[in-house]
Formats: sequence, structure tokens, C-alpha cells
Amino acid sequence: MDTLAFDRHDHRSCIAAGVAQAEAQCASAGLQFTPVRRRVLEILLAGHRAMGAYDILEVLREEGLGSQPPVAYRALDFLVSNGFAHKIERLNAFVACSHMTEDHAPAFLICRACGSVAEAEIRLERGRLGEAAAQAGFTIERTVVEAEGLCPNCAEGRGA
Amino acid sequence: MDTLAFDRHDHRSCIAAGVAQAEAQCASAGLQFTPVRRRVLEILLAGHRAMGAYDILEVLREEGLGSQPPVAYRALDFLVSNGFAHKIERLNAFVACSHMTEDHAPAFLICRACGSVAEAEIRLERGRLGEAAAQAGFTIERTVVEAEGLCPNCAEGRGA
DNA sequence: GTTGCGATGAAATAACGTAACATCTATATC
DNA sequence: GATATAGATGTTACGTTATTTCATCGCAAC
Ligand SMILES: [Zn+2]
Ligand SMILES: [Zn+2]
Ligand SMILES: [Zn+2]
Ligand SMILES: [Zn+2]
Repeated sequence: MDTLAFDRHDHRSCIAAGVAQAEAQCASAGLQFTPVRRRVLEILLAGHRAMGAYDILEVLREEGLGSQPPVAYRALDFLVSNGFAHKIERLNAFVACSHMTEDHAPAFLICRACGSVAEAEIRLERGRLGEAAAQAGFTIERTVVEAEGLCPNCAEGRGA
Repeated sequence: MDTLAFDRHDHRSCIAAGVAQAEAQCASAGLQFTPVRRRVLEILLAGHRAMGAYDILEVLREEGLGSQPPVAYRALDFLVSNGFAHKIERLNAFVACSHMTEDHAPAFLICRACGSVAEAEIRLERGRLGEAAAQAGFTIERTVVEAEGLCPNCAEGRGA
């Protein structure tokens, strides 16, 4: 496991790598990595935390890239559909993907104190849920796996 | 496993048992199982599907049990807080609990075609996510586990 | 050059959720 | 029984999240 996000790391490379990955994948898939889409991804990559669509929209507005909700939602839809970002259902908010290369079923660790969100791989959910689904004859197409709690940094000082 | 919901079963007993369970637990815990709370639980128990707060409110309104959003949300908060119902984050909606007796971390199978929602036990999420969290030093307090796909009934005719 | 398609701009509205405050009701205590 | 208390409800107003719809633009294919 390489659950970064809570660990100290070279965050500048997170951003650069994320944008580069997305750009490359769009090029090879014939997708348009437009200025708004790029900028939204950058905004998400700026921090390992979930941002609401309206938070993002506010930034776009300040920069003259758009002012109405659909601008943000459309860019986010694009990023999510193509695996460059994920929606955190628990928070009605979005994060940049941390594993853009591989096709994956994401799982998230959400710190309720500092708002950090770490993405963990969770190979096809082969655990209890997979068993239960198989036994019930249920075909899983998509999973939402989100754990809320305290990250190591916040667990020390306060919280728990 | 006893993932009902998709299976044919005596649904009348689901409702009766659910209400009885909630009533008993409220009595023994000194909680007030008021008419609105009871009715909202009944509404949820009426089908193994998620209902939005406003859908529920509409029913309450028709029956003269309340007309403003807080009425529905308060009853739902009560039911969720006390383990009689769960929120499906993916749908911003609510379902009655299927395992009211035990203290449990719920997981859900959501059919995108018919809207049925089955609840599966998922003992403290000791799978991949638990490992990842432990390794990262993250303390899990609450989990959201929701799988979306096709239930056995819907998988036959259409969908997939 | 025109046709077609995907991306944007913009207005309006829908859907989901909460804050705040007044009022009422059921106990518990005296 | 009167009174104090805590919890439940009624109501207004508002805040947040998300979508529908239609017009316009830019670019590439034909
Ligand atoms: Zn980083
Ligand atoms: Zn990811
Ligand atoms: Zn049933
Ligand atoms: Zn349950």
C-alpha cells in the first residue's frame, strides 16, 4: 500500500504528474482536455481534500473561466467519467484521482477533522460485499466505499 | 448470508417485525416512538427501496402528519441515529434497516433498474479497507459501503 | 462553405437539507 | 395538582447541491 495524502510528500509532483497523466490519456483517447477541464483538475489536485462543485465554481469565476453551475458540473462530470477524479458521496464533493494509470475501484479514507481524503485501491471489492453479491446473484457495476474517521495527524492532538 | 429484498418473501412480516423491533427497542431504551416516527418507519418498510426525504414528506402531508421538510428530516434523523434506518449516500435517500437487532456496519446492494436495495452485513469492514486504514494509522469511525448494479430479477430481462 | 458534433454560456428551476424560534406535551418533582 | 424540565413538533425562512433547457461557438469532415 502507498496511501499517501496523510504522509508528508512532494506534493508539487502530485499536481504535475496528475495533469500530465490526464493530458496523456486524453490525447491517446481522443478526448478534449480543455482549459476549464484542466483547471478544474488542477484545483482538485491542489489539495488532497474534497471540494464542492460550488467551491470550484468560485475559483473559476474569479479567473473568468465560468460563472454558472453547469460549467463546474460539466467539467467534473468529464473528469469523473474518465477516471481523473472521483465523487465522495458522503460529502457531495470531489477529489482528484490518485491512481490515474490503473483501472480501479476506489476506496477513501476521509478525516473528519482536517478534511484530508486518501484514496486506497480496493481490488474489485473481493471481500464480504463481493461474496454477498455473488450469492445473491447481484451484478456489481460500481462501488462506493468511504470510511470516515481520524487521520494519524489529527488523532494525536485532538478528536478521539 | 440472508440477503432478502431481491428474493420473494413474506413482506408483510418484514413490516410487522420492523415496527415491532423498533417499538421494543425504543421502549427499553427510553426513546419516544412517536406517531410521525412510527409512520416514517412504516413508509420505509413498505418497500425494500430507498426513498427521498421529500417523497416521505409528501406521504406525511397527505396524511396530515406534517408538511414541512424538518418534519421528515427529524424523523429520519431519529431513525438513522437509533439504527432503525440507514441513509444511502449514493442516492441521497433512506431505507429501513434489515438487521435492527444487531449492532452492525451496513453495506448495500442497489439495483439501478428497479431501485431495490438489499442490506448485507459487513462485519466492521475487516477487508482491504481495514488493512489500508490500519497501515496508514487511520481510525475508522463509520463506513459507507454501497454497490450499484443489477439485481438478479432485473439482470434477466433487460439492463446488462 | 456547409454540415455536424462536442464544448460553452446563460437563465431558470429542481432537489436536498438546515437554522432558528415559537409552541406544545409528556413526564418528573415537589 | 402546580410547576419545572426536557424532548417533540409546527412553521418560516434560507442555504446548498444539482439539473434542465436553449442558444451559441469552434472545429473538423465532407
Ligand atoms: Zn500530494
Ligand atoms: Zn482513483
Ligand atoms: Zn420484505
Ligand atoms: Zn441495518
